[in-house]
Amino acid sequence: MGVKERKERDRIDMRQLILDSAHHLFLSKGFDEVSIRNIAEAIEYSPATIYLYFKDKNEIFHALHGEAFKKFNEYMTPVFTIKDPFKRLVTMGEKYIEFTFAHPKYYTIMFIAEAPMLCEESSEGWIEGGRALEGLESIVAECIKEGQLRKQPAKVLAFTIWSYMHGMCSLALRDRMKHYTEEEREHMIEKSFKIFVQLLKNQ
Amino acid sequence: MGVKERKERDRIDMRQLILDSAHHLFLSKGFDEVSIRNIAEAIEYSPATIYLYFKDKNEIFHALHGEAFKKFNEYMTPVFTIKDPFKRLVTMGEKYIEFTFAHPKYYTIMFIAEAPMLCEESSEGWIEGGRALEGLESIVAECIKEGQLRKQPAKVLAFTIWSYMHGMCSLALRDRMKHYTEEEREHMIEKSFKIFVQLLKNQ
Amino acid sequence: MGVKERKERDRIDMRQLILDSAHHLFLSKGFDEVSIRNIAEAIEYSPATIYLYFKDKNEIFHALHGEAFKKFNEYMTPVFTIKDPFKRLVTMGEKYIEFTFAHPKYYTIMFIAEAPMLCEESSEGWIEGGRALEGLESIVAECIKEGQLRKQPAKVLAFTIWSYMHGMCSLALRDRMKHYTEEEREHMIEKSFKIFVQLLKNQ
Amino acid sequence: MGVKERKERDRIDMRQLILDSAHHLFLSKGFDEVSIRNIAEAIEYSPATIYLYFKDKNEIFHALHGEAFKKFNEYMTPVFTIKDPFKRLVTMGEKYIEFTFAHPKYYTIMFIAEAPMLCEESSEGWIEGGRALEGLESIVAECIKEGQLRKQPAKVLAFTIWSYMHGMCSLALRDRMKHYTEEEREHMIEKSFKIFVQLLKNQ
DNA sequence: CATGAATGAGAGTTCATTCAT
DNA sequence: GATGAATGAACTCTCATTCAT
Repeated sequence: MGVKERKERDRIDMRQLILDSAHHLFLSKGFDEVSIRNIAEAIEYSPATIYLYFKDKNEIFHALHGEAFKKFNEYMTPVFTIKDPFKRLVTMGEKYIEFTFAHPKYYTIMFIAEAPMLCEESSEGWIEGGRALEGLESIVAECIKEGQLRKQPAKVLAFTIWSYMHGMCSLALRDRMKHYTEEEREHMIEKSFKIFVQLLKNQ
Repeated sequence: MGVKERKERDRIDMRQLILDSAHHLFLSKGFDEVSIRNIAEAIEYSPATIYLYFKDKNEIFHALHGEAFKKFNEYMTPVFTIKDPFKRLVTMGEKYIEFTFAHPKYYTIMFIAEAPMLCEESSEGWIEGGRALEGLESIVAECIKEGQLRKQPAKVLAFTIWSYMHGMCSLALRDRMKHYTEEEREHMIEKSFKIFVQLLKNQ
Repeated sequence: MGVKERKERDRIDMRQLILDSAHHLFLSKGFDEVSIRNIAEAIEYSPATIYLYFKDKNEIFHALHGEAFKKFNEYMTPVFTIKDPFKRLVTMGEKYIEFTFAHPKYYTIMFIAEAPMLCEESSEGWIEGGRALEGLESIVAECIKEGQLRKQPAKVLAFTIWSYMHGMCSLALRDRMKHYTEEEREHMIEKSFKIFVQLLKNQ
Repeated sequence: MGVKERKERDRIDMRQLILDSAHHLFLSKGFDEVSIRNIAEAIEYSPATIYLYFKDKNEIFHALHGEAFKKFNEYMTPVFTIKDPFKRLVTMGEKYIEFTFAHPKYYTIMFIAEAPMLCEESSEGWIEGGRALEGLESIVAECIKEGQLRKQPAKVLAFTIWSYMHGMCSLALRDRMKHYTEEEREHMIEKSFKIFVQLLKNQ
């Protein structure tokens, strides 16, 4: 039985090795530029070996997609212990930004990458993604209930907040902030975030 | 001199022909899926001919990038005749959404596409892009001056607004709204936009 | 000794399992399209296991070749009980056609498949094949002896008959009868067979 | 205009070079064993170059198929000048055998090779093939009309004759005559052919 | 000005086979 | 006896690009 378990562990390790390599390659290369061959070379295995662990290229991306959302949700977990709902909301925003820049390629695959391959709605990634969104919606609902946000449809407001967060983060990741001087850029995001929080609070 | 001018005109026509073809192909195919060969076939010239008008594939994208922003700015021009600055701001937002879904491929190249090729900061696209942003900033500044928006740094607020707009639009374009039912999705964007306008107004 | 025997029996069972799987796969797929992997998957063993029972892919084909001829000979056995030699000959022809379309993949491996692998003349298949041919030759000889066929070298006439039978069957199997309308095709073979029998009889 | 013509000639030459190489490779290798790479190597061009002259692998086979039938029909042309229809028929048979062994790989592609790719019924090959068959049918019909063959459906008899010819030739090509001693094999075909001609004549 | 011809590089994928366990 | 893991070699095909003409 020990043997079976070890083998299973080895298998998981290998899958992880491949995924890590793939993720690592995204950091330096673009998205479609990462090839099975690249991945294989990086881990010093033959291309054929990859296919022992993943059915095809898409499955690797699926796996990364799932992994990314899982990591994201883990990242957010501690936030939910915060009592005050508005504070929870704000902290979640801060964490969101933090995550984006700590794991830019995960973020990319989660929210930016074109998703032809990610069509199966039942995949792990989409489920975890749905969970994340529901988390946000519940916080917003609570804020409204407690009078910390004006009364309005929670779902729509949550989407509005998400849109803002995603817009800001993806503009930065996709290098669309060149119009600002380096100095401006430095603090633009945190300043904007403060303003957005004020927007929510002041109504 | 007449000859020189005609030649120059011909040259520009040909460039435009290529760009139109390239843009047209983006509409049906994805982004990296468009090849020089495709473009050449579509206009019934040889691939080699493309290289007489564009240094390489990147230059085509550069040109498209510039074209997209030009079209975007044209789209926005009428907005600037609106007297009331806040109304101008809101209308600009509506136009932004309109443009996004009228020209998704232009929008993609402007704000979403990975920008390894778009590095030269002096390109037409970036300049036109800068102009668009400055337009927004000036409107925001005017709103603040006229007391229609709370006093706060115009540049940061403009970025905040842009972030929201872009976030919403790009989530839709990149198919990240699957968590909503079709019914919800239908009106989510306009509802959210209304809420966001309220957010700005109510402070 | 009992153990040894059982082991030998097991071994034969396993070989048969593999062969059945391989044959079954031929039915749905083409010839070269059957891979060791396919076979292994079908019987839910690992590819490596196949190599414990067969030296290589060729050996599997050899075995199938033998099996096919064995089946063929079994198919023909009852024919030999027919008293009248000419009637025996005709029935054999009918059975030949029947076998061809009942077991097209067997027929293919017996008479059509390229035979680079089938070079060892001592293989089971060739021996069984030889037996089948001798059977035909003996019938022809008897027909001649009994005056039901004109006097002529039996071996050559047997080959002539086999050639006709094989030509007709293989043209059909290899889809070379497209020039005929579906309606014509339907009955072409039986009509031709009747004519051929008449050819033999009428001399 | 001369340039255009030369270019066109060059193009045809290159296509022919590729086809010759492909055909040549069939002589040594099997059928599916011939790869685009092989062909390219043989003519010392890059694999990509092949694709400038043929859409894909299938198109090469199509072309060979057409070429084979064209050659076949050319081979048969002189036969049709023979006055006596039965003599014409017999000579056609002799020529058929001659062609088979002069161009075994052409024969293979015409009548033996599996034809998944050769499905388009309007291809040059099938048309030329149809012509060949009609030629045979018309000769048979004439023989019947002139009383040199017994009265019977010409189409069916033609198919019967073709079947015999093809069966004999393909058994030889596919190496299924191993049961005969080398000595026997030597003359088997001509002896059989004589017998078959007698069969036809004697009715 | 335009292009036909050519190619090196590389894509994803599959295969028969080996070998340590 | 059985296999999981691994691989080298091969496949078809596409691409951006160059260059002589």
